[in-house]
Amino acid sequence: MTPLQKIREFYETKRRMPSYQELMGLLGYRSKSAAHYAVKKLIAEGGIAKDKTGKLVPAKFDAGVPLLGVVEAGFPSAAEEELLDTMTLDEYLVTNKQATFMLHVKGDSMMDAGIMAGDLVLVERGRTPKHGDIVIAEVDGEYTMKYYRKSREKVWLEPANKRYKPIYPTAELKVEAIVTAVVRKY
Amino acid sequence: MTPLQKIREFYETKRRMPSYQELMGLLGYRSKSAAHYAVKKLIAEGGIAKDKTGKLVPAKFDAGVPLLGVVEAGFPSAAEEELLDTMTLDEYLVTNKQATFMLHVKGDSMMDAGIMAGDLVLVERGRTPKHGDIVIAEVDGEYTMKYYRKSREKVWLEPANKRYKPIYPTAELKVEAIVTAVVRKY
DNA sequence: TTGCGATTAGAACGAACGTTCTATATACTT
DNA sequence: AAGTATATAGAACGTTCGTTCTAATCGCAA
Repeated sequence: MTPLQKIREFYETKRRMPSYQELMGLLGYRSKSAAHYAVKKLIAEGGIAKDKTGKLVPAKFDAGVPLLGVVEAGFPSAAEEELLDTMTLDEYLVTNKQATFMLHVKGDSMMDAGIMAGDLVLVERGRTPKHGDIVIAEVDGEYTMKYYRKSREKVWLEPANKRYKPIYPTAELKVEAIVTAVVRKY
Repeated sequence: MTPLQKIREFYETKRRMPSYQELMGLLGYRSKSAAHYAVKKLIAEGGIAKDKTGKLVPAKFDAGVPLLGVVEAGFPSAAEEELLDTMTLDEYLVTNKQATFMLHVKGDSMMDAGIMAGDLVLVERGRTPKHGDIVIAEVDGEYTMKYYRKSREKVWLEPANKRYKPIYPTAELKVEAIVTAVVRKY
């Protein structure tokens, strides 16, 4: 394991950067200054950075996943890759942390919208649905995921699958949450 | 903004916990000890924790997104929520950080597989594809995303859309990456 | 071997740290 | 209004921090 990897592991498990004293043990030195010089190198290489207060701070580390471009364009060369964006999926997908939850999808009623059984959906509670949103709603005591439709005089739910019929709620329609993202892992 | 939120923000932007001196400014005190007592409370409430070395460490903070259950089951009560899993999307979706990248999807050739234009796909390079994998491949100088098919004597690519035809590569088939996940944001 | 640059050990320094103490101010109850 | 608990200010403490210095050690080329 390289020094940088050790430090990264330290940061990710302990959620803070090691002191030079700890680095001394971590990197296998018997003097703080040795660790100090080793870190100096890593900073020069860009693997670690420093605050303006002088405190160590992780640099690239957990910097999410590099975003390359469009499928059809193919893979850029190694040199180009550096220029492109990188993002953490959490930041990208979750806007309102407090109100966001995940649900497993069952059934194929939203298949034509690209939401299959087994997918995970991120949902946000406490928002008022707009026409066209995909929502989690309670109709007559049961929960379903459907398109939310609204015209001048009524509100109904529409599946994204021709084999199912729209639902016109008899009593009230309780929208529990709005689907904000879909995630599928292979 | 509550004190805890301020500290959280500090940690997430600066990637380290503030010192008591910094907390003093952050929370609007004029003495370190006031900040000290304030933090003591937060620790008792569980919002912050301490190392065994005495250093401050974030506690619950970035604890991903709570996973609730299945769509049809609806929303559990507040009490139940605590019992269920919570996960960061990055950890869940990315297995091999080094080799994983993201691509924007263009076109509708994988529509029936639930991958639509505009989606993001996570791809992993350097893995050998299996029959049935969704891959990014270079065929005759162009990049496409298709199902990877393999029989005893040949290898070909198959779209997930009846309007397109399978591709039987004339020369060699270069698989650049395997699609490991799909992500869609509304 | 000799010489030279890079690396490490170990000690030393002031600065910043976390903690604790006392004194003052504030809020709330009786 | 008086009394009591709580919260804050400010100073002080020993400890640890990051940094720097010198000396010893290593690796390698001449």
